[in-house]
Parts: sequence; structure tokens; C-alpha cells
Amino acid sequence: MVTTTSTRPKPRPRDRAGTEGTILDAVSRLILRDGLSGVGINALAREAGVDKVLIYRYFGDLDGLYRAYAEHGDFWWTVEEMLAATDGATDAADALKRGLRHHAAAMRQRPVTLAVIAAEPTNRTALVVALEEVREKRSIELMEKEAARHGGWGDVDIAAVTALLAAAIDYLAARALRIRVYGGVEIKTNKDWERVLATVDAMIDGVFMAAFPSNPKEKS
Amino acid sequence: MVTTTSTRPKPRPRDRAGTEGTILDAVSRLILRDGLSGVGINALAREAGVDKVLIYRYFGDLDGLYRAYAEHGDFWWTVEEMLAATDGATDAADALKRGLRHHAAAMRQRPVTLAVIAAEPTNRTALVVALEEVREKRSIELMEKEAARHGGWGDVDIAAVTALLAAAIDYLAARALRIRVYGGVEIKTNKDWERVLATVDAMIDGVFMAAFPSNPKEKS
DNA sequence: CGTATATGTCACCGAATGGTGACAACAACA
DNA sequence: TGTTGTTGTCACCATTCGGTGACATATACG
Repeated sequence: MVTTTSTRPKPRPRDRAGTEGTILDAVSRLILRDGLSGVGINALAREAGVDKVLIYRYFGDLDGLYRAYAEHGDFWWTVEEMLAATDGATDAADALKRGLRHHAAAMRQRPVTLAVIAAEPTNRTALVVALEEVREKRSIELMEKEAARHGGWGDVDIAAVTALLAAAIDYLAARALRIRVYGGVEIKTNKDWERVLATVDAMIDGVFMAAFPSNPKEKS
Repeated sequence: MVTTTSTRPKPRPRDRAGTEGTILDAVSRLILRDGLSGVGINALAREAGVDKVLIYRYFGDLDGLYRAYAEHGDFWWTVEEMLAATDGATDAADALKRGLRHHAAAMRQRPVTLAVIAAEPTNRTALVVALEEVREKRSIELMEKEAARHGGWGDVDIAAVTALLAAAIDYLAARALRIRVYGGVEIKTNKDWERVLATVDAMIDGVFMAAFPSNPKEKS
């Protein structure tokens, strides 16, 4: 005869690795749906269909969970990837343009990263800090390698230019998750973004042209 | 015999206007200390030293409180103020440079506004929406008036340029409330900001120069 | 004066939060 | 076989949250 399974419907299989994966997957879903601040112990356990005590047992606390999640996922471009994207650039300005376009594309296809960036100013959890560290490290390493490739940046304050433009792209991309307009400029479609990136190109051209006025760029 | 005032220490005076002011002041303090997400009914009542039922009575709910707060404070530059700041500009590029410098200064001296901006992507409350509306309205009005002053913007996509640079400034200023570095660029002191704003100037010069290559710096 | 209303105080509600202790059952190993 | 530790389940805790009803008292108005 059948045991009365109706009172105990679905005993989760005893599989720690699988359960951990279930939990980490639920983190992604929760960040996408409710933002980083929506990731709490209770909500997470509910979303994962797992008893919250398992989260404590396997990850210690929320910070431990964040650290595990930060190591588990793919949140940024790699330096190799970026060097490949800027390979064949005709000069430093061209490399920067290609790099920022790759950056924009990489951000836009990682909504979880964007959600974390959106939460950065107000939610300084271990996940935010871990992702920031990766970004700082990779951008500095990339800038050194690009500088070596192109023999420096001339009179251009490349760190400030890059910081300004990357900050604008990050902010607009994170904002576009939910709001999709800023200062009258739409940021919804690929076409909208092409407009923004064309302007980024123009500003880069301009700032390099101003620094090297004797070497004007010919546009076809 | 003295009445046992020890059990009822400080009966708040019956003064609705004063109490409303006390509450609105507490909103500012709370936003500065804990961010916009720290403004809840209970925390606010505690901070203001006021019973929370008064908040409901006078403002309805949190959204009503936010709307009242939005009308009460000084959160942005005005169009008149901005036109004065850009008065005497030699050309459109110069006007944009002066305008963005004034924008940066105006933002940096309004930490409450910065805290609201920081919360924008994740906290779509009535206060955030109200402040966004003011910003959109004023920036569009300003751009029209500046365009009339300088006879248009030539081939420059002024909306995109302004949006990018203002987004970068807003993001960096909001971030500087707590973090103070981005992409290796410090954003602490006035000197740090002068470096960033000089780069903004250079990019504006560049993009206008690229749009008017035959007319480097001349006014008809 | 008496009375109504505005203002302020207090006590409570259900829900959700982060967190812990106790227990059941399965697996590995002796 | 019996024991031990891991995995999962459940019940509970104190705290905070947004929200409401009941009550006290000072003020304005008849």
C-alpha cells in the first residue's frame, strides 16, 4: 500500500552540491527580479525552495553567500577578451573606442552585473565589494597593456577620460534596466545605444585630436 | 505637590506646522545618514521624536510624505541660475562647459539630492520620481534656451553629449558620497574634481572641434 | 461657560525579517 | 550489525515593519 506521502510531499534529495547550486541560481533570479536588496535569507530560501537553515550551514551568513556567488558567476569581461576586441586598432584613440564599445556590450548582456552596479552606491555588501575589486583590477591591468601597445597616451588624461565614459555607460546601462530614458535621451534599443556610442566615439576622437592637433583624422 | 511629570516627560506642544517641519527635517537627516531606503515610517517617527500616527494624519502615507518633501526643499539648480552661470559664454562649447561645471558644483553641494540619485535605480518612490521630473523638465528647457542663444548646436548631438557627461558627473558625485574612487581616479577633493572637469572641458572642446573642423574657435 | 475638533499619546495587529535549537532520516563506515 | 556524521525539516525566538483603533487633552468656537 502507498505510504501517506501527502503529508510529506517532496523530501529534497540529499545532495549538498546540488542544493548549493539551487541556492546560487536563486540568487541570480532574485537579483534580477527584486534587485540586490531583495536578497535576504528568508526570501532566498523561499525562492530556492530550500530551508533557510541550509543557507547558514553551507555559506555561513549572507556575506559568505555573496562571496561564493561572486566566485561562481561570470560578471565581467576578461583582460584577454578585451585585448582581443581592441586588437588591430589603428591608434590609441581607436583602441579606446573599441574597448568602450566592447565594455558597453559586455555590460548590457549581463543584467545581473548591472543590477549589482545599480545597488553599488547604497548597498555595500560583500558581493558589491568583490565585483568592484575585480573591475578595478582588470581596468588597471588593461590600461597598462594598452599603453604598452600604443606607446602611451600622449597628453590625454586617459584615466580620467576612461573613468568618465565608463561611468556614464555603466550608469546608463544600469538605469536602462528599469527606466530607459535620461535627459531626454532614450536608452532602450540597440539603435539608441548606437547613438550614444557614436557620441562616445566623437568625444574620444575630439579629445585625442585636441591633444594631437597636427595629426588630424581623416573621416571617409 | 508636584504632578508626577516623570512619567509624562515632554508633552509635545500642539503645533501642526511645527510638527510637520520637524518631520520633514528628520527626512533630510535620515536620507543623509541611512540613504533613501532608510526612510520608513517607524524609523522616521523615531528620528523626529514624533508619534508615527501623526505622519499618517498629516501626509497620508509615505508617498504623500515624499511629495511634500519634494516641494519643500531645494534640490536642483534653476534654469535662471544656470542661464546666469553661462552668460557671457563665447560660443556653444563654452556655454556647455560652464553649464556642466555649474551642474557639478550644484550637485556636490546638495548631498541629499545625491543620495536620492544614488537610490534612483533601485528605489522608485514618489520622491525619486518627483525629482526626476524636475530634472528632465529643467534640462530640456535649459537646452532650448541655450540653443536659441547660440543659434543651435551645429552637427553636435548635444542631447547625447550632455546626457553622457551629466550622467557621468551625477554618478561620480553620488558615488563620492561613500566610495570616493572609480577606475583608479580619485573623486575626493576639489582638486580631484578639477581634474575630472578639465577632462570634461577637453572632451567638449574636442567634440565641437571635430564637428566644425574648418571653424576651430571663431565666432561670426 | 460648554462643546466640538484638532493635536498628541498609547497599545495593539499581522507580516516579514535575521537567526537558532531540536529532531528525523539517510549514508558511510566500523 | 550498530554507530556516527551529514542532509534536510520543523518550530520557535526577538525585532522591525507598515498600519489602525482607542483614548487624552488643549484650543477654538458657539
